[in-house]
Amino acid sequence: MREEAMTQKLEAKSAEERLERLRHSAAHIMAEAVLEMFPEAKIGIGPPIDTGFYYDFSLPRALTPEDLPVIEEKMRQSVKSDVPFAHEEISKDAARKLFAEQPYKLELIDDIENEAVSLYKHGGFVDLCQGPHVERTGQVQAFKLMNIAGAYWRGNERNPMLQRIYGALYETEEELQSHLEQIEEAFRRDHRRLGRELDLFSFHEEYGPGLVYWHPKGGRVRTIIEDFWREEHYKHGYELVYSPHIGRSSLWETSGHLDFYKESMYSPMDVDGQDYYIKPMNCPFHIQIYNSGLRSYRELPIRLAELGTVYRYERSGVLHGLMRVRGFTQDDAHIFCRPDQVKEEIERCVDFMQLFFRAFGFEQFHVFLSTRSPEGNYAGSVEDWEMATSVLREAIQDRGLPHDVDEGGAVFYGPKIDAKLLDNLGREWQCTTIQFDFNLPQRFDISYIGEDGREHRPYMVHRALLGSMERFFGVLIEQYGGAFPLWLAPVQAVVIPIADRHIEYANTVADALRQAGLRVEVDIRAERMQAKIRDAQLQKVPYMLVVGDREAEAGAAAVRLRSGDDLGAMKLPELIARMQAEVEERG
RNA sequence: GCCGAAGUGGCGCAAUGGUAGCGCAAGCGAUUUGUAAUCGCUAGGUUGGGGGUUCGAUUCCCUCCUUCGGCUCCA
Repeated sequence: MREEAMTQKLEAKSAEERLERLRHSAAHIMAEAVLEMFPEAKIGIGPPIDTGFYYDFSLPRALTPEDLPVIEEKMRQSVKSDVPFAHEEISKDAARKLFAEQPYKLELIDDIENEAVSLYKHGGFVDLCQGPHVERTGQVQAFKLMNIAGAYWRGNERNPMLQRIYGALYETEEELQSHLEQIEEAFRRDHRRLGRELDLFSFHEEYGPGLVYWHPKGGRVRTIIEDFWREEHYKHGYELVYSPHIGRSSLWETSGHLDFYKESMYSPMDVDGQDYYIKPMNCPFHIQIYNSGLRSYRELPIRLAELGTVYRYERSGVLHGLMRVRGFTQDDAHIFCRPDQVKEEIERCVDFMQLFFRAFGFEQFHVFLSTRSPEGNYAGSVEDWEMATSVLREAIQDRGLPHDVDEGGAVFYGPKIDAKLLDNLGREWQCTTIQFDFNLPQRFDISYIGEDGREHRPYMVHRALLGSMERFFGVLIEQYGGAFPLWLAPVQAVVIPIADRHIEYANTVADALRQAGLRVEVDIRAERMQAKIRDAQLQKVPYMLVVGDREAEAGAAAVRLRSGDDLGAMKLPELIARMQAEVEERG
């Protein structure tokens, strides 16, 4: 059994590796094709990625979508010629001569530490490349060029921008097709589309891009999420607070935001000749609440939580539906605690995060531990950082959460754990963040009186678990494809009277359900039952309750589920009990 | 912010220099129906904003705004 699992693992690994080779090889074949079209092209890099490959080029003109089929056709010819990939090692000097016309390659050569550099050659194309590749171009079969995009050389915005061509590649044509279908499906499940179709939210770009308008149905879902959130926070020892939306410039000077965060803050407004700023973060306010009285070590930990709405300037090109907006509500909290409490507090945060993810049906999330880099300017002592980093690491390791370490990814004021959720195109969106703050306690000089009667500096942990209501809702919509589970569904049931004479009974059914705390609508339009069912299906309403003569007679409703299942006629008490149980278990 | 593409009734689309159309949705009327679209009629657009070329611009040019796909940056 063990051995079998082992073999399977090895096979899986080698399949993955083979796919990587194929993708990487396709990138070379694409570069060959592009060079054929533009002999003067300067080539960047072309790695495999998790759905295919890309290659970056500097070209004499902008590519258009019409170029892609042409390039793809040239690639197919190269595939057809089925030439071998040959590996070679040459000296750096020889490589510099070989790539004399390729400035980006020269730059890469300069960064290689070895004396010898590795080349891969196929047909007339040679690339500076570690490999590995497949044996022959003919092995590259199931691919498709997808889109053109701009990308800075080496990902640095001070560098020139190159043109990137993305391609999809899979082992087989079937897998490629299923990937393409998946993209289609993702389009159907896009939260921006569903937001409109299900009447959840809107944007009004002419009155401000990146600003969300929550409609009644989106508002319903948000309220349910928030109510659950508040209830759980009280259960978990948090106190809920409310803080102002604006604060005088002196606050942001003390906090350091005007030094370090100004480019994300909106211009100040004048209030009685003083500059006030709209808040990009809640922390300085929570610190004031902490600081409003003398704190004893006995009071700690103090956990202040707030659904705090913040506004941040985001560069115009980065806005994206609900996922990236300019005004959003964080499920923020700041924990002030003693050194001996730090470990437990962090563990509680990680557990709490998992409680929420489970409640909302997220199985998949990607955890990162962000640490300091050896050099760089950081607030707090090295000892504090070491302690904090190991506490964070242990908390996720103890819970068996696989994670990646982002070395140097920490903000200047402390190390952190982040968790990202995936949208349905596999793009990751950071939601949870649990971070130490060694900066603000010092800047605001906060303290508590210890057992020894002296002042001590508390540790401060900043955390948002869902991240922001907007982003979390966006991911949630995609996660469920708009078909929210019963406890979250804005409309849980639609009562469908078959003919007008059934409207009265339909209303009594709806009232009975409403009395039981369920969210119900009655479809009284002069439409046929079939049309009403169809519309309820499209609105992804979990329960459709058809009522006609038979049901009115029996005090029942014919229950159809969103899945298409027909449960037949159910007596109202039975139906209500069923639905309540489903809500209760958050199904 | 950068590279590229796009913007036409609420939504999805058509029209290539010569009178802006279609489907869905909406409103009205008829129909009263048993598990995914009943029929008919009506209304709705200074074609994202501004400027230019032209006798004439949805169409060509410039500019700004916004969106989309990336890059960079972030909850």
